[in-house]
Amino acid sequence: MIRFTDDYLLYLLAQASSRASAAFHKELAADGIAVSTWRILATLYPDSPASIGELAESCLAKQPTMTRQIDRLAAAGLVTRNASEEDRRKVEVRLAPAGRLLANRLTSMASAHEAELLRKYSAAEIATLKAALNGILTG
Amino acid sequence: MIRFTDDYLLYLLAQASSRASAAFHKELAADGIAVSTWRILATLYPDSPASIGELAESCLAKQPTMTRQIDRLAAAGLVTRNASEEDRRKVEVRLAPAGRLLANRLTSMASAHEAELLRKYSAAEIATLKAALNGILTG
DNA sequence: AATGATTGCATGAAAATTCATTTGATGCAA
DNA sequence: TTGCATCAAATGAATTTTCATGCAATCATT
Repeated sequence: MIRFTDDYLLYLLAQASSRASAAFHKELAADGIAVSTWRILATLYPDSPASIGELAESCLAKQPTMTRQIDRLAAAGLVTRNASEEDRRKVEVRLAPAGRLLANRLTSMASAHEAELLRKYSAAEIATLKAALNGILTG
Repeated sequence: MIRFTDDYLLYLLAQASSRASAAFHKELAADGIAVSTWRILATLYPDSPASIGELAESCLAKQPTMTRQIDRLAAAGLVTRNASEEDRRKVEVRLAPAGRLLANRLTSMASAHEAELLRKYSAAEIATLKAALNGILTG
């Protein structure tokens, strides 16, 4: 049966992204960690502060969603939130020690999972894929 | 500033997927069409019935979410929902005439958007990208 | 065919996300 | 400076999604 989506690149991209992440997301769930939490920690790790807006874009969420997620992570002691020096409209979010510790563990797991996923491909294939994806991002 | 995500393939994939779709999703929003609605119609178009579970997987949603989305689309007259002949646990969802008409228009828009997006790439590059993504899906 | 396990979908309650709007800080032009 | 537009984040209300669970149909084993 012919489906429109069979040959639609954006569908392919979304499916590939979802399925490639599925196994790791399951590991996170087993650890009681939400995907949104993982994305925030990964964005800030190892020591890159970011504003609410930057985090929202990096984590594929809307700004009000991110405000509330940071509420939760700050309450849990995983991140700190301070007014930016240069522009006091902005909030500077950073990893707190507990957050950095957790992020360190999760990024190790993520790297292991990524290595496993990529084992089937040659370095050249991976480079080609990354270049193409980067082209989409910058193009 | 070094970020973990800078060299993490799954992050790259998720970002590429999101950004590549952003422009088209904006067109949908201007038309008052939810992305979830679009995904369902695209999956069923032109004439491929699917079960609730199949739709959930195809549209990257959980099963209870899909049940409720189909509730809405059926109420809006865009799809029909009937018990499957072969297995009466399953629900067979099909495009209703109004849904097929809408899907026809939206898939045209999607194809135009895709063509625009791919104009910068050679056929060989596109083939390589699709092959890599398909490799992720099947591998 | 009867029993027990599994599968597919529906649903109530809870949680997360988003929209629309507000508040406060900056930048800019007159 | 004053006034006005813009920008970043917060927030109330509404929507959407999800979890946990229930129910009915099917399958597998005997």
